[in-house]
Amino acid sequence: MQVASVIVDVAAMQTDRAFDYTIPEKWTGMIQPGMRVVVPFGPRKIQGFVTELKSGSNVKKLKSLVEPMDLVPVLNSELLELADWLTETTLCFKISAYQAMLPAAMKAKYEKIFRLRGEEELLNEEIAAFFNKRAELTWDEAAKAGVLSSLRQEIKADRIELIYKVKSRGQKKNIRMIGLSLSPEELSAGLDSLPANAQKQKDVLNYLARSETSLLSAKELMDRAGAGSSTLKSLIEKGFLFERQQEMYRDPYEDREFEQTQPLPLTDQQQGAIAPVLGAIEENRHETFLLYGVTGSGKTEIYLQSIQRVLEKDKEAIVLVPEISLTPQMVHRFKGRFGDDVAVLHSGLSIGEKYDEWRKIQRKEVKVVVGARSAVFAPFENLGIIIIDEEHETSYKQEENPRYHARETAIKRADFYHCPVILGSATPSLESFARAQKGVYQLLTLPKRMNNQQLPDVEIIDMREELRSGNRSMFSHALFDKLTDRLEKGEQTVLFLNRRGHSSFIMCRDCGYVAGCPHCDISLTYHRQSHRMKCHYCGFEELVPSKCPECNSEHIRYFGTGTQKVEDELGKLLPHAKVVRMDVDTTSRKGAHEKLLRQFEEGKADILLGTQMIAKGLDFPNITLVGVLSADTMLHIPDFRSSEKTFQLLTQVSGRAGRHHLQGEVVIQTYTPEHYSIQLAGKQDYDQFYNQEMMMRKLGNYPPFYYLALVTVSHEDVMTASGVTEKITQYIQSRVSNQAIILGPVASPIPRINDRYRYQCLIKYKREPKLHEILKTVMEHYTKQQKDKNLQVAVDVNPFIMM
DNA sequence: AGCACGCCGACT
DNA sequence: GTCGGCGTGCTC
Repeated sequence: MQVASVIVDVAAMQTDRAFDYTIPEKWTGMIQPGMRVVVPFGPRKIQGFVTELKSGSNVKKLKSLVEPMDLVPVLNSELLELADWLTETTLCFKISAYQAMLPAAMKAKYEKIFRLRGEEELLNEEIAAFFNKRAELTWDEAAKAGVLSSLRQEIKADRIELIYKVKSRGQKKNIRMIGLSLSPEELSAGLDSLPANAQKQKDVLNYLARSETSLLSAKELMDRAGAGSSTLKSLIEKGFLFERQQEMYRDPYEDREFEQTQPLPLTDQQQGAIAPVLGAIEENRHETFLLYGVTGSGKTEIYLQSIQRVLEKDKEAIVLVPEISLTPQMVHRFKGRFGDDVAVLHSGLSIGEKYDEWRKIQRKEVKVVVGARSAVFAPFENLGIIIIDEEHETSYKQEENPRYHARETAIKRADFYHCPVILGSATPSLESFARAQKGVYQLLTLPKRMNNQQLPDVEIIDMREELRSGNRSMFSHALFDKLTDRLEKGEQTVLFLNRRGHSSFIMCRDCGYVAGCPHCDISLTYHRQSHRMKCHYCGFEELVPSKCPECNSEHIRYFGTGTQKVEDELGKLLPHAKVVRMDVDTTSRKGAHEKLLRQFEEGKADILLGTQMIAKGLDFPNITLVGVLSADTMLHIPDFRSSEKTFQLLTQVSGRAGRHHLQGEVVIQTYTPEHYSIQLAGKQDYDQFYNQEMMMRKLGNYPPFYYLALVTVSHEDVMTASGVTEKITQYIQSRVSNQAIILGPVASPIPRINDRYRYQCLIKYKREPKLHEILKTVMEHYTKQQKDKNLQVAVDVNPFIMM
């Protein structure tokens, strides 16, 4: 008797283990590890993943699995193993790991249906009327009508049964194909048999007779032969044509042409950098390279040519980019070089589109994947290289379970396939650079820009001085002068501001009252479109008060500046300048991002104003000025990485200027010009910044000198939250070595979200082999004896967001 | 997680 | 006496 071990689709501590099922005879040999199956679980039916086949089980009474959901495994043995590793390192449930590795379309949907068993005359009248001659009724319908309890009785009396259905979320898309079912000889007879007035039908037959393809889509046929669907229908009824459903891919780049590009000759410095990578590819050797190249130094060409070599060896490549919809230029470069061999996976695609791209990978119809974080799980089986562009980006860390980091995951996979990883950045994360210094990664450097173009001149403006000299606007004199100068010359400017919306918060000028969220300890954000105050954490919103709720004063002031406000201001100051604004609000619609960029590229705008998303990948020759309106916004968030983030962002943004023939200039406005991350970003001196920041990290016992683990406890009651955190802290304290540093219990940086109080405990450690086990025990303890359902305990190993 | 089972208070 | 509230414990 064959038995399948199954991980069921229930994300809970108690069900986070394999359950055994017998395999019905008709499925033996067909069911394999890595397949999704439908299994009975308690009274219901749910989805599960087969992890192992066995010849028996320790469990006495086994149920048998219902049916497979796949013809071939969706997870191969490597990915199953990777899931084990993810589970261990991030302390997540196995099912969460599996789900993270697959497109959302494969997540199960459940449906409950009441079905009549026999004759409905036996039912009570109310129910009979409700079924109204139908044999089935959904649970939701019944719940809405409030007949659940009567239905329960009918179930007890065996007159109705409750059926649990498991469905996949995404569907394959089918297309209707039409073909000619007549041979050439039969055709003329067929044409003659048609009535004289059936001209359209004749047109269709004639078109198909002349056409070279024997099968084409109904839509295309109708277009080309100028016929309607009724024409086709009658021809099919007459047996002249046949129709067939054919599976098709939704192609998000369908109507886009990609110009074929050829490898560019490499400069000496590129040559030097790529050689070790090619060596590793040649020798099938796993090695991690940190490609540290200043902005505009030609990293992408190195990626492209490394991939080229990998493809020549008939292997596959994964390219991770921070968020691809944000860099359409990147997609262009890969599709341009590798054409149809490229699949693209990013958050802008629909569930169905992602599913289709995933299937192309699984069926080996593509060899290169370009995508955001989750593309690291692309189901290739012969990987030749993994490339992570902008490796310092924090979006590579997933902030929900499984809390994995794409960089570590990539290295793990590459190790399995004995292939290299390239981490590319102009401003490497301290962790990576430190590893390169230690020789864990091999450092490759591109210190010069292509064509030896100078890095832009950077001017740092002290906005306190501006204020003192009476300039209360958001533009310093220097920036404004340069801006008008570029407008006159017809050159383009990029203005960067790290905050969307209008103003960040409102304050009463008389009493200092700041509008805060009643459910969270955070100030509300003003949104001009709706003229409302919104909480970005719990969704609370209210109208902007006209009077101060505390002191009744009418002197309400809007503080902070968002992109919207800057746009308004530009309209007033430079009414002739054409401005393109790019932030989450203007790019949420599909394709909007590309459209705005194209406008700017084609010179239809003078100024590109935007948030973070314009910091990366923009490469337009006519940009000669970059203005950073407020460099400090990131600096003051309570996070040990705030200096690093500030430095990286400023350097990236500055890199947008003067990438081609025109020399670029950068103006950075700040209230803290003396801060080293701003000073050194101004000088574009990464090495100096690295040294300085490493010193700070060493002093603060932060990464890369220490690893971190963060335990966050939340509860409606402050005392419970702090009390539990206290206990957890003590427990951990007593079990780790005295090398570990434990901070806590303390209130989280945001002490309350959604009426729940939040406390945390931060563990800094160098080597604690038992720590994962300890943390697991903590989680188990507080989820099992869940007397208090409201208590939440979350663990983040290597946290990036400390809130 | 969901669902059943089981034990207590408020109704036809 | 029954309906339904939610505390408890299990799911191969």
